[in-house]
Amino acid sequence: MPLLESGEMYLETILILSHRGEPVRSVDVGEYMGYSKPSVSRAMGLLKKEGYVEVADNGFISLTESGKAVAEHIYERHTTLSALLVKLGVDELTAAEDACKMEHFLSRQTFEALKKLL
Amino acid sequence: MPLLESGEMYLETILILSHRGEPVRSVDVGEYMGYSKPSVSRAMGLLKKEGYVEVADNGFISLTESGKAVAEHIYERHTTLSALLVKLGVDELTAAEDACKMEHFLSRQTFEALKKLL
DNA sequence: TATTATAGTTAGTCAGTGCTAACTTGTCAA
DNA sequence: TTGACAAGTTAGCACTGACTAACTATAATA
Repeated sequence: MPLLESGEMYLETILILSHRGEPVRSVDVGEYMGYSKPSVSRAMGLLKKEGYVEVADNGFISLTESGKAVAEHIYERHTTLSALLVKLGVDELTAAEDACKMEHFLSRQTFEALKKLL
Repeated sequence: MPLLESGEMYLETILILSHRGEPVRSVDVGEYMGYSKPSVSRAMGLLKKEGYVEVADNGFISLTESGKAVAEHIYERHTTLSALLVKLGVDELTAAEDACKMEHFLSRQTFEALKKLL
């Protein structure tokens, strides 16, 4: 089953939170994304089942190799697209919001073409 | 109730089909979008209820003023974004596919910034 | 006229993805 | 030890937006 946009967002969030140097828990993911605990709980269950994350007994969440690959791919797209838009004069917040949507579905071709503009 | 992405796509399709100079029917919309008859039927019912389209007794569909405004707005975004991507070296088909997603949610700021690149 | 094809509708299903309510479980302090 | 809070899960709901099956209505044709 292919990973959908929401799954990519969860993985990206876990990656971002892991950069803070502290263990990542479901509750942290929910707080960051503005989602309820049950929503995160179910998402983690699915991502675990599909091999993208591991959840330790103490609740600490870690990305598997494939989860990390997805998260880093999306995150790189996010930062690149966001930086491009800011460079073109879009304000930071709006750039981040638009990048957040685009990062998931843009073809490789389009992404590379936009990246070249930077 | 705000118009969602799917509604915008139906309206844009009706506009595009109307450019062919022949009356637009539900079945034409469905064929163009690759959707089943019931899906289009329901969508037309909703768009009619919300005042975006009118459906004549013979089944011919026309855009109301507000429907036309939405459709033209989205279509302009589509052609602009698509042209930009092609100019950046993306092939026609891929450019159209990516533009088709972006056209619905990009902020005005981002759209104008990209448009300026053309 | 009877049959068939086309267009549209109605009813009901399913998947994705959010939610609340209510429960369990574990930790920690009074 | 008990009571309370925090984290997580389970069960069930809502909405969007697609689908199929089966119906109706109209028009064309044998």
